[in-house]
Amino acid sequence: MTTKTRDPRVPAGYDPSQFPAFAVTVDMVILTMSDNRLHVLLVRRGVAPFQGMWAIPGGFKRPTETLDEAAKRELAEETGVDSASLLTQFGAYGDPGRDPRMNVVTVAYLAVLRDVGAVAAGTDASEASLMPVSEALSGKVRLAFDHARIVVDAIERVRVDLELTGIATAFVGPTFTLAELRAVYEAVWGVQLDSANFRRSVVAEDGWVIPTGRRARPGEAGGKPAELFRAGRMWKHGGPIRRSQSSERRKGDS
Amino acid sequence: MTTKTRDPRVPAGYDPSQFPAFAVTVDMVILTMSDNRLHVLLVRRGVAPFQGMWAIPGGFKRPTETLDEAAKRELAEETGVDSASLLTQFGAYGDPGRDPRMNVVTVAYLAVLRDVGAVAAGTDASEASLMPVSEALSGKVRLAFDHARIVVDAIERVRVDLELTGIATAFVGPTFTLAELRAVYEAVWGVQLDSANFRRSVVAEDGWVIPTGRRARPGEAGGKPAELFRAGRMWKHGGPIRRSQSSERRKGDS
DNA sequence: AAATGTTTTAGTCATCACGACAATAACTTC
DNA sequence: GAAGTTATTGTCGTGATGACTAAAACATTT
Repeated sequence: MTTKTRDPRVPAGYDPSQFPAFAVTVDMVILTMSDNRLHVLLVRRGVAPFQGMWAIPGGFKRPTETLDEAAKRELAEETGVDSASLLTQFGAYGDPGRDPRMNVVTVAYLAVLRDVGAVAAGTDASEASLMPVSEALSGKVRLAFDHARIVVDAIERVRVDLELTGIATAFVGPTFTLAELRAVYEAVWGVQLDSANFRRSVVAEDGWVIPTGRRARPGEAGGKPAELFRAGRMWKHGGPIRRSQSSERRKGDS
Repeated sequence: MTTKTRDPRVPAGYDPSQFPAFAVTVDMVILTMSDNRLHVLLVRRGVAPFQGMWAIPGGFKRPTETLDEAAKRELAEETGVDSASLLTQFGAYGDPGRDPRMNVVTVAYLAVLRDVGAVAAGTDASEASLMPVSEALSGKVRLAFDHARIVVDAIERVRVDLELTGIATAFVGPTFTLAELRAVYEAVWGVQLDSANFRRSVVAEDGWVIPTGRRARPGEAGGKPAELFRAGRMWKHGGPIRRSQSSERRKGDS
């Protein structure tokens, strides 16, 4: 912070109107896995500006709460989710024209969810929907405000966090197979990983995943039933899976 | 952003006074290497609150500029440095009590400098000084506002960026020896790296450092004159040096 | 000039992480 | 029971990396 050290204005009681006033909001990029693809939660705006366009959920920060608390409160209000730890602040946006009505600075948060069902019905939003990020960013739909840029930054952030933290297990349920966990990496990074090597790396890291005795039901096409794991205590520094730019062919190559 | 979709208030022209007003500032954590140790630039506050305490430089955002522009402007005003690319936003802070006068949300930036001389004299600050981060954070000095927390977060950020980006060369001059570059890693990570292995890794990565033909003068204690390099085009994804938590003994061990 | 010390630079070696791939196990459906 | 599909185990070769040794190129001292 904050006030320039030179400025010998009113020493004790400032007049806040002397400084440019901003509205401060928190916006959340809520990511989840659905149909083995990365989805983002969007709401349709019911009022001007950008009426009828898709936007990411958010709301105003209150003076009595911290930014993290505001994000947590808004997340609970709009999606009914009460998860504390998976909220990550990743950027602030304050371009002059980003809100045509007034000066607004928004602080953007990234949330990773697993339960898709609980998301659909928000308390406010006139319409809420999960949209694949590839579709949300491919120019076909235009997001309100600068939300397209915010979503892009969130994707980049989750890509890095996937390598550095234990955020991967937040995408899947409390119990999961390694194929489900691998699908998270593949979808977020857009690569294809060898299932055998993936298992080796994940299991080798001590305390990452803990095997429960049970096995999952095979999928549509049959196959050997997969072992069920639950998330262990998270990482120390760097998760078990590293992004490799050279080999390990890109998803889509044949 | 931003306004809740439910709220059918004034559709076209809002009344900004309906929403809590905040002051928005940008604060900069300016890091540099001096005497082979990581230093942070601090200014002494001349006015209340926290009068006489050390703080990181910063200032108010103007409604007509972006956050990045505000940071760049403040950096130029307070230090005379006009470097564009090395400014990284790393966090926003808006705890209710962080400024006793009013509601202030600050956006924190990280700047890495090499030229120590140009920093010392700011245009405003009554007193500016470089302080080792170990000293600034070890409880001996108390920083104003929540600046201690901000500096801690900045250090953590630069630790990660050192592994993921080409920020290392920003600490050293336009031409440098590998020992100087290695000192950056050692100071920021608090480790000790083998000079031979360091050279091998850095040189192996193509385009990272470019050898100029010249050699540096040996230091105080003599020794073989080191080769002078200049920074190449930066990374693709991930720099040449990786942080290892296990081996490669910690600095200070013997 | 020779000896000693210091730092840089080159080279060797062993270990380990990891990608590629083969083979087996355990289910499904037909 | 046969065929298909997925999970899981195992092997192999390569490349990255830490530890270490040695030579090269300077300064200072004797």
